[in-house]
Amino acid sequence: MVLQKKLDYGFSGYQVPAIPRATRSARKRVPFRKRLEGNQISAFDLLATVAGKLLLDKESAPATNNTWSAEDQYAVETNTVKEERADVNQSLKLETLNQDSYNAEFFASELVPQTSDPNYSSKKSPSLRNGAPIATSDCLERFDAQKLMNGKIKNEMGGLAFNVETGPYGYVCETSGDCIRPVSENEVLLDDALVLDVKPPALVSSDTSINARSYGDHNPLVSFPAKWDDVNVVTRDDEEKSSGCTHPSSPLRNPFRSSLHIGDRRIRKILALKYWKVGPRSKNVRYSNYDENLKSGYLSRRAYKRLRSRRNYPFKKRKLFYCSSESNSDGRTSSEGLHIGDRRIRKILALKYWKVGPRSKNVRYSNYDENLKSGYLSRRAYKRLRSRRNYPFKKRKLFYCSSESNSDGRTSSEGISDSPAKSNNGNNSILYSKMNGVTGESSSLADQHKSFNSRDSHVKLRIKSFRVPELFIEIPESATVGSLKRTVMEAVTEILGDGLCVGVLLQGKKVRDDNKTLLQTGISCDNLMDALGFSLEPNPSHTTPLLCPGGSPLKLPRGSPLPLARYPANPGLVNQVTCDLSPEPRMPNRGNFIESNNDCASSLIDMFDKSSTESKALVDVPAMSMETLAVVPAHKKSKQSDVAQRRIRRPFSISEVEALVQAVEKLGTGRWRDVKLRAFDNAKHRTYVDLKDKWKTLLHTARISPQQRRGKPVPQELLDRVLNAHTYWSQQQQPSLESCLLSRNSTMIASSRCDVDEKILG
DNA sequence: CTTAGGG
DNA sequence: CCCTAAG
Repeated sequence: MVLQKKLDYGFSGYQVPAIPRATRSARKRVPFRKRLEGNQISAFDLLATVAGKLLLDKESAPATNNTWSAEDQYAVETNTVKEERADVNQSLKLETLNQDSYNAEFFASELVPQTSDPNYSSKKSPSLRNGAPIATSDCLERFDAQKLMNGKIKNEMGGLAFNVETGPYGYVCETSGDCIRPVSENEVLLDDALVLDVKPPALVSSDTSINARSYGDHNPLVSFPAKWDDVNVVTRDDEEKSSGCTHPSSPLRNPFRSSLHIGDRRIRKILALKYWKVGPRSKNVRYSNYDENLKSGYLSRRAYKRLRSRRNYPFKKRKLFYCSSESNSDGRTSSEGLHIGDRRIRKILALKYWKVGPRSKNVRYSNYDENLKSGYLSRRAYKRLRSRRNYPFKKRKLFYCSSESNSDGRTSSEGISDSPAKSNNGNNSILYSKMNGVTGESSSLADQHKSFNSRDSHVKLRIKSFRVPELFIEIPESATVGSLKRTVMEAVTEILGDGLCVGVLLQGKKVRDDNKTLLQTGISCDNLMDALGFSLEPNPSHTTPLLCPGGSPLKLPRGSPLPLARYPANPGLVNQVTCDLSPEPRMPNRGNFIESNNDCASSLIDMFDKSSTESKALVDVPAMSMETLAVVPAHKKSKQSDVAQRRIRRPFSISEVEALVQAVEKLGTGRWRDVKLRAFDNAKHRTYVDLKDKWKTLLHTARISPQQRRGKPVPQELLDRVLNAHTYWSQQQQPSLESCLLSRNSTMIASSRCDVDEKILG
């Protein structure tokens, strides 16, 4: 209840890799839906608005009890945990499809694909009746539970994976086949691209009271007039054809319902049509991805190899950050009165921005290690698998990397939904007002471009899902799966709340002037080749300090946004996404991808350097540091051309340099793995290749004149040591080999090395 | 996987 | 920092 009242968000799912479910990365793309109470809208809603996605929660407002019963416990212990027990989901309510008329109605309405025939779903989808899909979901869930139990819930993100269940999205109507089938969230998410049609400002100016100022101020409590028309969710032609779907916006003008039933057939139909469009290929996408990617040119073999070669980059390993030591283990046993707000206090949560590349490098990286960690794949097994060309694991990896390629126009699952059970508080009229976020912003621009022909100058944006910054969660091992889910839910909810605002980037440059028109900014139909980017940034106006253990519980006014941003709001650090700027979504778009903002990077670096204390060079990831998130290119057909995103540049700090120098002095050049292990074992973002490269640059720096040096000056003393060590080891190596060969006396070398060590270390 | 080296 | 050849 509390969750529902206070948070009131719905998430359709995380994007997660398809391999071992329980190892899915916590980094995810979240096509999110959200509904609000009251006539309040957060900056995040603007985000959603910009995305053009009216993300209405169509869930049936599950009774989210925050208590943990013995029954729950038993369910978990026996691995029979059911989704309906958790707060986070309603997906397995399908289980009651046959018995529970409400749910049956609900889901049936979602699933009716192209006909209003009430029996349609049962006719077309006997599986829904016989419970086969249910079993599927259930099995999956059990699998998760099993893994969680087996994995013993370590304090390592890598060993755990979270997923927000897809809820009613668990089924998909294939527009082509007219059949209903269960679908994994992967499929759904792969296909969640949005196609937006943003009308020019002039058209909407008269109808909105929102202006860019509100938006620019990141005011989370902006009220928007509801005007659905301003932003239309559009479908592509092919989809429209296949589905026979008319413009979806009109039937949805009044989605609020006080009844638990979604009675309106039109709405049902639309929901079904809009939600469950899945391309013909998505059914098999899991298995055929590699081949298809190759075939379709999304991923060349070379690119694939390149991806593979990155496994060794360790920055995927994330250090858990504990911002509180208080356990919430008691949360599961406490009885009814436990509020989310209370748990939030106890919740240990750090939010950290994750660098997410266009090809989801992190996911790519993490598969291997996470599999290892969680015991799904031994190193040896992995090697064995890798050696096989056709092993699906590779495909899967590819699959993740190129997930966008699968959304090349076949599907578009908009999150339009009803929120029947929530309408009792009567504030749901806000739902549509989200749409005005965009129009509101544009409205202020309208004055400047009244001459716009609204019809023809629409800019159609297609935004793949936004990525959600990485979350860090600490939870005691004794916590239950259910509480874990809730914790994750809260974390996600937090970060998706008004702790974020939206930034717009064009060709890599932040568009700061909110008053410019799209045309002035360069976002126009004539400028289709340019990549437009959206970014999620911490909302500066919502910088709330970290909750400390023992801190006073937060009391939230009912209906008000949650206090968010448990992370330091660093305006420069953004979570970026790009979207197509193209009237034809299929149009190849090789626009420039937005590099990570330099200012963002530098601020991160500053933070980083400050936090790396001492000369130990064991630079842990700063607890609260955030990383720039990468741009997600939405250019569907240029996948093969754009490579994985570059890692963020992280200049070596002096202490790191010193540690490096010291280690090289000790170990010599050419033993970078040892150097890494010795001095940078805890610096996950420093690979031995990085160290080698740094040594290279250090050497170069030492050789050039101080005037030519750039960047943060390295102490001359260190540079001297670099030179000395280098000259020594370069002399040492060849003569050593020679002497080895000549004298056949390896002990001599060893002793000489010892001498060297002593000499160098002084 | 590591190392070395070019980019 | 990326990429790749080579071992």
